[in-house]
This record gives sequence, structure tokens and C-alpha cells, in this order.
Amino acid sequence: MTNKAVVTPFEPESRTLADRVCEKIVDAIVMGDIPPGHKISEPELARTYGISRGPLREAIRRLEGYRLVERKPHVGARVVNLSAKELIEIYHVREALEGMACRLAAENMPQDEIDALRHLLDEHERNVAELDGRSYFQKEGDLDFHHRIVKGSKNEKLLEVLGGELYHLVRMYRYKFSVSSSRPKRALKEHRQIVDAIESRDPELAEMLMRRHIGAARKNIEGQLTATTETNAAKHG
Amino acid sequence: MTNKAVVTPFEPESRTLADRVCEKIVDAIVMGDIPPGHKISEPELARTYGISRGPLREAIRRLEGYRLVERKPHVGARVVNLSAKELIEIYHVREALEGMACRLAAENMPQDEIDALRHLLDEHERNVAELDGRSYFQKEGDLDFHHRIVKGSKNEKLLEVLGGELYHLVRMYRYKFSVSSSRPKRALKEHRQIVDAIESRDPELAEMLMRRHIGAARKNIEGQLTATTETNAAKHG
DNA sequence: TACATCAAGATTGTCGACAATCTTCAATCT
DNA sequence: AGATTGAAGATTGTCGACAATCTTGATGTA
Repeated sequence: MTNKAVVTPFEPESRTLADRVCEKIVDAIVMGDIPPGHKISEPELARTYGISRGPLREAIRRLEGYRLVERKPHVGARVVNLSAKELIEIYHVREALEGMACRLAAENMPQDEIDALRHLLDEHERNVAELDGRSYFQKEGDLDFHHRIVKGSKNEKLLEVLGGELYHLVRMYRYKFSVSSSRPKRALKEHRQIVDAIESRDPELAEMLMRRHIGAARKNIEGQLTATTETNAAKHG
Repeated sequence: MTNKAVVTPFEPESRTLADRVCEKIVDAIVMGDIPPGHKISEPELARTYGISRGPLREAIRRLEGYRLVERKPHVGARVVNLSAKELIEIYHVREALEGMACRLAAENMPQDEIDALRHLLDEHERNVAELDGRSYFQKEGDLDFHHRIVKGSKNEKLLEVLGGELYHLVRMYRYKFSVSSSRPKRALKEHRQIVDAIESRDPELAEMLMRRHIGAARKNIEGQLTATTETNAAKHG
């Protein structure tokens, strides 16, 4: 698990212990260092990170808020197990929320942020050309694009919901399935269309394009999952 | 199986201390017993509820998850202050999420739940007729209607997001502004149209009607708020 | 008078220990 | 043998105390 404590020599660490430890555990879970379904033992993790159980419990409570772990009273916390059904559900939620975010961005996003978004897409295009897609940067870059649009909506609650409960789960799924955009060129084209709609200040079109974009990704995933399910059925049947 | 302690004699309070206290504080905040902006003092509340600071801090962490309080490190927690801007934001989020919920309900809601929903509306109609609207039952009943549709979508994540971060805030706003449906008859008619669309298994129409319904409520609120703002401006200007 | 400095008090963050509950596994009974 | 009961061990829930940080108000100076 790449322990990592011990050092941290020059760090004012103005934040609280729970803050830092929570961040570390989030990464460990998202990147699969702590596997899905794994028990979260308070004494063990407390030893691992060299802190007491108090701040650790605070961190675990936040993980629960991020929906990364599930807790049962007097039993403990386990890392969530990612089911295909839940992944589809998340994409439905994203379709609704990011569609609305895109609509609002077409109304509220400042021009300079739109320009920056275009530059980001140019950069992505270079990455896609160089690395032929399916790269780490492509994955995180896609999230960055979506995140900027949500910020551009100037709706704090949208940002809270998407960033609080959904963001980490989406990251986790991507690391697990490496599914991201298996069609990077198509996705990039759709991204450009979305920015065009935002810059044209056309909320209806912007929302529709974003919903199609996410809906297409969902259908793509549904296809992959049913395929693997059938494969497994063939194996075991 | 049937173990479950045989009888559950007089509330063994199988839940944890933090659970129960959290519930009490939620009600206290939502109903205005603890006013917006008020400081949440850990020692004070611990004395009030007769528990230690440990479980109380756990409860406060959950309140933070519900967005009912905001916490700053080394400073403490305060009850959120409800701004008009935030209320509008929440209605945008609801429009997106409940619109999607309604679409999915048109696809997945079982017939018996649709029937129950119709009965609920009949009951509401009686209440509206008797009490001439603006009653407590009307407020909670409206939330009940919306809640059932979200459950009917059979999408757990939708239920989590709406129930976890938004539900309590909406309740809180209603208690504070007593704004709810200032047009109960109109709202009831819209509710019936929505159920019709769901029963017709028409996802497009169902989503559109729900979005219009919530959008209308938002515009209604926007009107009231700008009106009061102007009044205040006139007063103080 | 207004502003900066600093000390006292209070509050939050952290820790270690005890109590309540759950899990495990061996012994017993049908 | 299979199921059931019970005790041992471990884990979570709860508590009280100490340390670190913030807030408040008084003091002194320009």
C-alpha cells in the first residue's frame, strides 16, 4: 500500500489531520490500492497513518459522504462495490445535472473561460494525436472539461453535488474499468460542438448536446457491460 | 432467521447516539429552533443532549453532509444562511434531477405505485378543498408526491442525491419562507398531468411536465424575492 | 481617537482508555 | 454429521482530558 508517512518535512499543514488523511484514503480507494469490498479497519488505518482513531473516524465519515464507503453501526465500513447497475445510474444523474450545467453555462459562462476551454480542447487534440487515445491524460482531461463547464454554470449547488457525491465515484470507475472514452476522436468532436453552443449562447442546444454526449457514453458502457455479462454467462453456463 | 431480539420492548435504541442526536438537530435546524447563522457550540450542545463531544461531532459531520451547517477548521460550525441565490440554484438542480426522475419513472414505475400516487393526489385534493391551501399538510404532501416519483424511477443514486443534500434544505426553506405552493389548485392539476404522463409511459412528456412544474415554482419564487428585495430597497433607500 | 500588540479565556482538534456490540470458533446436543 | 449455544477475541461506540488554535478585550503608543 505504499505507506508514505514518516517524512513530510516542510509542510505547514495548516489543514487538520483528518483533512490530509481523508485525501490520502480517497486516492488509495479511487486508484484501487484499497480494493472494493475491503474492510476499513479503524485501528489498522490509524496505525498506518500514524494518527489516533478520532481524526480517522472523521475521515471515514467523509468517505461515506463521498459514497466511497458504506458504514453499518457496530460493524464498520467497507469500500463500495461497483456494480454495473450503479454505474448506469450515475450516468443518468450526470446526464441530468451536466445537461443543466451546460444550459446555465450557455447563459452565464464568461467569455474568457470559454476561450480557456477552447485552448484545453486544442491541448486534448494534440494528446489524442500523439498518444492515440486511451491515455491517463485523456481520462483526467475529459473530467477537467466537464468540471469547467459545471463551474461555468455559476451554480454552486450543482458544483457541490457533482463534486461531492459523484466525482470520486466516476474517477473510481474509470480506474477500475479503464473504460473512459474508447472513442476519443468522436468525444473531442462532441466537446467542440458543446463549446460552440455555449459560445453561441444557445442554452437549449447546449443542454441537448451535453445530454447526448453523456447518453452516448452511457449506451457505450451498457453495450460493453452486457457483452462481458454474456461472456461470463457463456463461461460459467 | 427472525432473530432481531424477539420483541423490541421499549425502544432499545439500537441506533447509535449520533444517529438520534443528529435527527433531533436536523429537525431543530429545519424548523428554525436553531436559527440560520447561529453558532454550533460543541460543549453547549453536548450538555443540551446529555452526551459527550464524540458522538456530537459525528452528528455535526452529518449535518455538514446535508449542507445544513458549514464548518471551518479551528473555528466551528454555523447553520447555513439561506440566500435567495442559493434557493434559485437548488430549484435548478431539482428541475434537472426530478425531470430525469420523472422520465425514468415513466419507464420503470410499477403500476401499483402509480395507483397509490393517484390516491395520494385525491387526498391532497380533499385537503386543498377543506383547508383552502397553504396548510402544513399541503407542504409536506407536495414533498411526498415528489419523493414517490423519485422512488418510482428505481434509480438509487437519484434518491441519494435528492434525499441527502437537497431534501432537508428544501424543507428548511419552506419553513422559513412559508412559500410552498401559493397556488395549490394549479399545482394539483400539474401533478395530475404528470401522473397521466407516467401512466402513459411517455418519458419525454413526463420529464417536460415535471421540469415545467418545478420551473414555474422557481419563477414564482424569483418573482416574490425580487418583489421583497425592491420593497426593502424602497424602505432603506 | 484610532490602531497595533498581546494576554486571558474559550473553543476546536487530538489522544488514550473503557464499555457495548459484533464476529469467530470450539464445544455440546439432537 | 449438522445445527445450536456460548465464550473468547476483536472492533466499534463513547467518554474525559490535554494540546493547539482562534476570539476577545485590555493595554499601550502614535
